[in-house]
Amino acid sequence: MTAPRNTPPPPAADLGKASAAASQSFDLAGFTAYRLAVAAQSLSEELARQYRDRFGISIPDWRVLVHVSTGGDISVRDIEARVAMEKSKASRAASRLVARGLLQKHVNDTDRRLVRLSLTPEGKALMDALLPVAETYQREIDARLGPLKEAFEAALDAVVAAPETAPR
Amino acid sequence: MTAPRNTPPPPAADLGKASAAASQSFDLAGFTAYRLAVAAQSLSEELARQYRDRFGISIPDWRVLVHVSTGGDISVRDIEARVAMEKSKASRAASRLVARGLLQKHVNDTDRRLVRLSLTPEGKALMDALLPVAETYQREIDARLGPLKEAFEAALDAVVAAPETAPR
DNA sequence: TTATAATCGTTGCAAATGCATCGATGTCAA
DNA sequence: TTGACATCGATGCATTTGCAACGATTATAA
Repeated sequence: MTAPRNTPPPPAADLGKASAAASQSFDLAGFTAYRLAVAAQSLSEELARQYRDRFGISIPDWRVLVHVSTGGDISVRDIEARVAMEKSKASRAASRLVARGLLQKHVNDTDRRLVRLSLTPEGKALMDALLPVAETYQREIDARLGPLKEAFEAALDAVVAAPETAPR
Repeated sequence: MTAPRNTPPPPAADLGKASAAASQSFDLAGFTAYRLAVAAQSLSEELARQYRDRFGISIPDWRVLVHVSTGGDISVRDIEARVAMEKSKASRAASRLVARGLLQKHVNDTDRRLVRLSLTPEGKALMDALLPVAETYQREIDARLGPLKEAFEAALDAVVAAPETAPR
């Protein structure tokens, strides 16, 4: 694996000229959505590997846990709203965590359609083990970013901001 | 276990002494991996929706198409190497595109393990329709970023660059 | 009130995904 | 040349995902 054979020289003797017009000019490396997706996957996988190997939880599990641990009583809908996370995904993650004894579900008495998610003592203990890992990882990222961090955060905000959010 | 009717409130009448220790202090909004993932998903979905609704292709399809259209003869392995894309994912995307008549597969005569992917005329025509959409979208992103773009690109490079991730 | 619509969380289902593995092919050392 | 090992692309399989329902509950209007 040490010698990943590089891209073979493009002979393209026969089918080269076929290339059309626009099909040539696009550079994926300069495509921000693509670069962002690759970077996000890279970072998420680094952390997910640790969470999975050491604690047996997935990224959706982790997101639900963090939301619940920081937000107190939270509904599935709250998670859906705050994260870019499908409600069925959030629902299933919550159910998994309940099955593992890390989370509890209660009915919201004010609105009985809602659930109230909260950590069990086991869930709290897991978070106490998990959070230092996340914090260490965040420091690692900060080190990689260095002085670029501030601009990076601002750029993330800018890029997500809806385009035609009606400038009103 | 089809009946998820679980009303599992064990004893534990109520949460009792709720608040724990570290479980409180973590702020997901300041977690770069998370913010990056949300931003990436947001951007990808914006574009994916257009590609899906207007052309019926998915993000993996799109990535394969772009690689093939810009790189000439490309193997599945090339795609896997250049993108953060599982080889089975790339393989299946390529097969889908072949089935739709957008791509062709040939055997590489130099190394018969490799395939050579190339666009069919229909594939080229599709790319000619697709690329302007991508380019317009990129300009939209550039507009959102404004002067932050340069730092953003640098930050993406910095954040992905593995520090000294012991190649295992 | 009663009827209608909206919202919440769950789930059925098909498609997509990741992983391990396979057969075919290629490489390299002895 | 031979035999052991590596690599490529495809695929079987179990899990995950997204979407569209659904039942239960609440909100709104007549």
